[in-house]
Amino acid sequence: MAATIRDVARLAGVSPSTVSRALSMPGVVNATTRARVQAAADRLGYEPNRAARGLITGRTGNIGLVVPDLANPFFPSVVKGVQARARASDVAVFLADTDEDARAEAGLVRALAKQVDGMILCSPRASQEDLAAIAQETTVVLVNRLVEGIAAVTFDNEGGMRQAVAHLVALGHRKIAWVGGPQTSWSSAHRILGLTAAARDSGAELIEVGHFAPTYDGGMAAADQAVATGATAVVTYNDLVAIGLLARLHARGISVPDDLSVVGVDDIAMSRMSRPALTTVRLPKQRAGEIAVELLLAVLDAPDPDTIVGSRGSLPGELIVRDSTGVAHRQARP
Amino acid sequence: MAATIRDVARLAGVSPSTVSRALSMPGVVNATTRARVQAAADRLGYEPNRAARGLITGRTGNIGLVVPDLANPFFPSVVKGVQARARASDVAVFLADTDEDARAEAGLVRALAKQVDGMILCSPRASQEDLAAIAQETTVVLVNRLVEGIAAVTFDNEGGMRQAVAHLVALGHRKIAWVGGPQTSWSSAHRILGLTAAARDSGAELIEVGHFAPTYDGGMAAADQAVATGATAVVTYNDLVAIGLLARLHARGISVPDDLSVVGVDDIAMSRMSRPALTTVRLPKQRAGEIAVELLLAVLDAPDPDTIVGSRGSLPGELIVRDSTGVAHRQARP
DNA sequence: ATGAAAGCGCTAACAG
DNA sequence: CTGTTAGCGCTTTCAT
Repeated sequence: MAATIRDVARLAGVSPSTVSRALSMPGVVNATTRARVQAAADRLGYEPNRAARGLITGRTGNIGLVVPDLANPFFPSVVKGVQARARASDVAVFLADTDEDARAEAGLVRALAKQVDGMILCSPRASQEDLAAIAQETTVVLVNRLVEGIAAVTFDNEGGMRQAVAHLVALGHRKIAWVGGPQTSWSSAHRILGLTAAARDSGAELIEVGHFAPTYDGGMAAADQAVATGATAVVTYNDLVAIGLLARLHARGISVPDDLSVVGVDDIAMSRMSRPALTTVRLPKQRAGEIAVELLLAVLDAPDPDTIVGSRGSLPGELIVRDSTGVAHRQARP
Repeated sequence: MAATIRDVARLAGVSPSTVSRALSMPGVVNATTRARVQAAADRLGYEPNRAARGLITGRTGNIGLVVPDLANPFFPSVVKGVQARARASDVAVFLADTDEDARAEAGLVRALAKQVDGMILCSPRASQEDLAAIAQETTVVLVNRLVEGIAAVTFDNEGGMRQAVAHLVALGHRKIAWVGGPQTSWSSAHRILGLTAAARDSGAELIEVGHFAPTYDGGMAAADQAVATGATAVVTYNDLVAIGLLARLHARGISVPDDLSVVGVDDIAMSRMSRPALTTVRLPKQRAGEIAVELLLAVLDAPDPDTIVGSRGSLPGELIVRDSTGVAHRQARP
């Protein structure tokens, strides 16, 4: 059995409360007793029981993290960022994968809520109402989604899309196709906003191809329709879709970027490895995870949380140019 | 504030102990009182506080899961399996990513140990001694690693490698190169055992190229040495390495599989998407995660854990043939 | 079948 | 500065 605070107290010849103070409010106890307590604790390998502490302080030192699908490489990156930042503050992370099931999401959140100080919901599938209800029960930080009154860290989707369009227009493209993500996706909706504005400003034509699963297969499915638009460049909801699209284009003998240019979003590891390497708008995924933890901790510690909830961060995307984008037409080249 | 057991008791007009019994030992209480308690609990949205329960029962209903690096696509799959199986048994999962740091591993385990009933250590980097020490403090299940006296779920590395060799030999290959993983990797060591035996049995020659990082860059680094061996086929530690190798070969103008055949291990999602698609030994990663949870739960519930610790599962690998393997030489073809 | 009481490990008042 | 007391929310004897 692991050592308790009473074991340490007995060994150090003090009361349990002194041990508690010596360990968590060092300034308040006599230096020599503190040293004695510390020594006893070390000798017994004492680690306070967080659950017991949480019972009385109301703070568990744990946070929850909910993601829709770890198989999408976007999320492990965010998780990694959350992990790293949480560890630095000595908080432990409960992870839940909802398998893209919006209902499971609500259930998991409720089950976890009791054991955590707050939760980070990553690209949640739940409805705005459910999210609001959840935020009522526990402190919540949203990643990649904006809901009134809830703290969030998002990406600058509009800015990222502007960069992509600027790049393509500079290469001579005037007709750009957009392969959208899931119908309900918050970020897909915002990306199209940026795309539309950028196309208008630069005199390019934007053609929406529709909504597809945010997966490799989704990209395969979208490819033929994208080609049929007659566009010379395609921007996809994310890199996974772009890579699926690339595969289908290759199978059809359509050369990228000679016949068609392709731009993705995310910059997952795979994008660098695809052939041709994928031009993409890099989203600082890991950083988003770190910031989400900081935001959550800040809200938890704030005397007036509302002031912080207002200050949400929007992280810039960065255009990474690789081989999948080229001039508008093979024929246009010398 | 969330409802407590006393709130439910008051509303139902019974004592807290009755509520406790009604909810967790339904057979023991009068049917009508049970109904009343249930109704009260539902109305208040009562969820028992697990931390408080754990304090007295000694069981938290939580498990810990430690992985070395979520950026390696192998691990998210295992995590997903663990998640799914844990959720089915209503247990919550603490996740920790150690960033390949063996020392951080030990520290994280100790920090988590107090809050969980047991831990799943996935391909741990820690030394055998550290692992044994950890297993002393808390119940442990190892994934992809074998240590005396600790429950584990492993993959049949030898069998997988035999399948790979049989496939290559059938295609006419007689000289096969092996690109190993990290020097300390348990699975790398076991894969080479299977490779050696299979090569001996089939009269093929096996050439070890050395140890490389289990990453894309590791594969890039290994490519030229693999080519220099004069082998007609290369088997790599994992798919990530194989894909890096593919990239370097392509850059050098070496055609796969015409000039060289390549086989990976794992069957990560990326392998299907690479060009050429990668022949690989599929490891049931997600299943391994599920089994790890089952094993852990079984050990926790067992009156005599040792009987279970003995019965570890070894999951078979499955050869998935794709485009990266072909006949021994371009010249050999008609 | 139910209630009262005790206590899991810890911290926070309150005395001293 | 330190010890004593009480109690977080829950389960589990022990009575009744």
